Amino acid sequence: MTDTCCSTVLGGELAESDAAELAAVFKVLSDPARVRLLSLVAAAPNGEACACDLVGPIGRSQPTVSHHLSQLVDAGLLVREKRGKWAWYRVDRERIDVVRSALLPDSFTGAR
Amino acid sequence: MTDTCCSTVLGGELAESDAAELAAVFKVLSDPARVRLLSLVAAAPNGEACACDLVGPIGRSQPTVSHHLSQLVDAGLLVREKRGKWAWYRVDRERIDVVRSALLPDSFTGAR
DNA sequence: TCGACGTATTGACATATGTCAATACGTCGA
DNA sequence: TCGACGTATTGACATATGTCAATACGTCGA
Repeated sequence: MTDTCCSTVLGGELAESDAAELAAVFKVLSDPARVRLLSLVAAAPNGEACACDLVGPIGRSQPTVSHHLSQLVDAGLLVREKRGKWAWYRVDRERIDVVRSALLPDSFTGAR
Repeated sequence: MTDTCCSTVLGGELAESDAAELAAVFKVLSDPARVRLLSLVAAAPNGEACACDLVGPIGRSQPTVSHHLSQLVDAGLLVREKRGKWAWYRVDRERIDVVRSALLPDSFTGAR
């Protein structure tokens, strides 16, 4: 969504706005249920999972799981595709790489 | 602290406990002030910064900054060393790498 | 057309969290 | 020994957030 390609936590002083952006992504990753959902989708056959297969393993109510999935989608970490009555989710690996890159030491110093 | 070396979000179904551990680290990274603090310390000369130099740029009160620094230390992301009346902080890059590794796709599949 | 079913949304509630003022704690210099 | 100073802790408060029951929304098959 936003251009997080060039902000890096360890590469130099981060601007207030960049810090807020990154923190927002981390916040979505800061709940065990969501981390678990992410790994469930990643481990699913064909790299995609139906919402119906995610409610059970998470051990939370359907609305709660739906809520967490929405958070992951809003953060760009998951992509939702609705087919018929089912909702399918897959991991956006590029978006994950953005997060990983943000934790790279001094990828370059003009990051400020 | 805990053995997070082998848990990976995208490499397979994550156990509840691993998910909780990872989420805890992400939670510490989920506040803009803390992300900013991390980058400030990383960008400091000699890779270390005094608490006294961190209060100003963050734009929050001294107790609040101290609180955030403690969170980062507890998570193992920062290391605190007290010299005289000053507290010095540096980034634990290995700990950061643990976080980055957790976001690696199928580093291996036995991650469950 | 209608009912069953999968999913998302709304509303309510308890708990977690960021924030600061006040204060406690340690260390150093006089 | 004492006071100044840097840092951490305590307590209080407003806001954010995870959770679920109830319900709304869409789609498909009969």
